Amino acid sequence: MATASRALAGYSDVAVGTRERVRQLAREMGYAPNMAGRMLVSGRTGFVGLVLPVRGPDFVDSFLGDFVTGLGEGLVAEGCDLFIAAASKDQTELEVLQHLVRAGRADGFVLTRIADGDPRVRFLIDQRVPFTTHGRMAAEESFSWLDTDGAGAFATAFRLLHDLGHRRFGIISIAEQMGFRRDREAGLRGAIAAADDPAVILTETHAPRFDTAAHRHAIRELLSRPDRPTALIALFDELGLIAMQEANALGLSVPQDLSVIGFDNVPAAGFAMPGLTTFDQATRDSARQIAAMLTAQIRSPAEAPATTLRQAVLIERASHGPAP
Amino acid sequence: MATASRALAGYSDVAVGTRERVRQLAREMGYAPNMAGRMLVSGRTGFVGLVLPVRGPDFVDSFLGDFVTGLGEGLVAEGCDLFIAAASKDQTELEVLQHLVRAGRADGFVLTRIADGDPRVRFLIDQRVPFTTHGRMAAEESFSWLDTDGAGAFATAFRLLHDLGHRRFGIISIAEQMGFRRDREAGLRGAIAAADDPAVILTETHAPRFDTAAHRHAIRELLSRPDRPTALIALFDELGLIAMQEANALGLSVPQDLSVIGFDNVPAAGFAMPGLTTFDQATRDSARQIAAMLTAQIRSPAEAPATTLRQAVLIERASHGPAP
DNA sequence: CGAGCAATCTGAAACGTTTTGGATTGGTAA
DNA sequence: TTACCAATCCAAAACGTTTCAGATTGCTCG
Repeated sequence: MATASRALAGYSDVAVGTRERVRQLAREMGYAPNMAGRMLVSGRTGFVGLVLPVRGPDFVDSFLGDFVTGLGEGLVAEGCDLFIAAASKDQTELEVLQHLVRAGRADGFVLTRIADGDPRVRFLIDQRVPFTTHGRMAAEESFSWLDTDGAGAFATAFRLLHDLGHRRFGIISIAEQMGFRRDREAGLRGAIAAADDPAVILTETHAPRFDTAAHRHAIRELLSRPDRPTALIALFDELGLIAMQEANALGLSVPQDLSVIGFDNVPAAGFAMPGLTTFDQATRDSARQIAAMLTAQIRSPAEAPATTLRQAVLIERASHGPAP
Repeated sequence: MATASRALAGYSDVAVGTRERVRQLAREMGYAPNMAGRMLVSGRTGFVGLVLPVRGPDFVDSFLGDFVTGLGEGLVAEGCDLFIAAASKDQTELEVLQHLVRAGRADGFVLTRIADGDPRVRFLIDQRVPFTTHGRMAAEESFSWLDTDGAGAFATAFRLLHDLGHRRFGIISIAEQMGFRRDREAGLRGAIAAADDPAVILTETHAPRFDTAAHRHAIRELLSRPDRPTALIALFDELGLIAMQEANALGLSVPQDLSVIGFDNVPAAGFAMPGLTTFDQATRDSARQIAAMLTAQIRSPAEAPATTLRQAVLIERASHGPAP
């Protein structure tokens, strides 16, 4: 038994002939090592866990499909599998995570949509469980994360529009203190400051993230002002698409009367009329990289946690143009 | 040890006082039974497996996110977790599945996007592993599936358009023999036959599923004919959205010159201008139900496999209207 | 010729549960 | 007094692997 185990694992202290004989037989018999037995003795599960964010009943997430696909692809290359847990009604994501860690169900975790001071990060650091997050936190000790440079993207968006003559800007944002919000807004403000143009005005709307009606209302109000912005930057595509619809409803045409730029490059951005100019963050590829970062960490826990900042790429479609 | 195990499991042959004492202590210590140990002895993993369909590098799947979310929600209610495996470059989905079954990594599987004669179904039936599919197969022995009534939906679409005076129809379809294609096309043909109207003409295009350029070409060709259809029914929303773009490029306005109806109700359908009339199949809720069907099967393998046919609901937006 | 070594193999322990088949205790009926 | 029973509790086996610490063999060297 021991020899067979070592033969399959490729150890060097088993003769070549024996190894081949064992492997051949294993193939013939369709043998695959039982997961549970292996887990028990090795302490490794071969799983990486992802706790699904809890969400409203009809919130559609174009992000998750790509992300899961990328993770799966990245992990299979490392011989891991992905394991997904949802939080039930009366559980927070933190509670689910705690249970999973205690039950030893995964070797490491992927965290998405983290907010500043996210308790999940604290918990995993304390437990010394490997993890990698998608997104950063403000002023926190070091851990492994991958993020898209939202600040850079929004700065780019501002410069693009400013060069086209726009001076009155609006940002459609959310009320929640998410890391990506802070990042992108800071990028925009930094770029405005750097332009050093006293004519530039920035108006903001901040409706609750998943409250579409509130966003519509805020946008409509914004676009109805006499000094309405000529350029709108949306925190993410859905808000930009809503803005285009509201502009349309108010008789404004995009991009002649109003320029709109989004972020994410969801499929709908390409199908909208006009196509929404936005930034692509290559979610699937990011997820693949997160998988690699996490498995590296699982393999050698001593190493300093790696971090990655990726550039989003501008997708120029037809929703922006010269200031009216 | 034995008593503690039985106390936590709620067996009756442990005194009430003891049980409470054990449970209290377990809570205090943050004890959660180790998965591997439990798996090994019980033979149950507590996992349900989903093998990700292999896909082209930039194919975006609005379906997967919803589906995974629904599965997760449904499974957590049953005390299961979801486990996702991707196929690597040189593996088929069948091979991945075989490996997972042999390694005993899951108690049951969910299969999506099954084609007629799908070998995965055959394999799982032979191995007597519980599974539930999303979608049906033609003429196959009984197994557990959930499907949306595409035939009914396409019949509804035809009647809707026929009542609006349309006579020249086009269906934008794919080349692959998928179950949903057969189903929806049959529904359309059945409805045409039932209408018994000699004036009705149906033209078809069948480009490879993921070849967007080919679809565009076929649609453009179809819409350039002198006797072009006045109503287009797309096998799924992406094709409908592409059709609207092509119509626009040819100077046809939707819905005045051309009506378009899709299927799936992807987010982009709502953001398109005009909004795409389509059918919603409540993917997330379907996935929840699949989770319930599968766990029921895992619990009592002897029962006859359950099947569910769900009705898609028509979402009337602005892409259809009276025949020109 | 014995010691030492390399190459190869193997028995047994260990991992953390659940389950099985008693063991123990105290009480009750014959 | 003995036998039996119900209510509890517990020791040990079992699950399928990996790893540790030898064991065995055949060879080389002094």
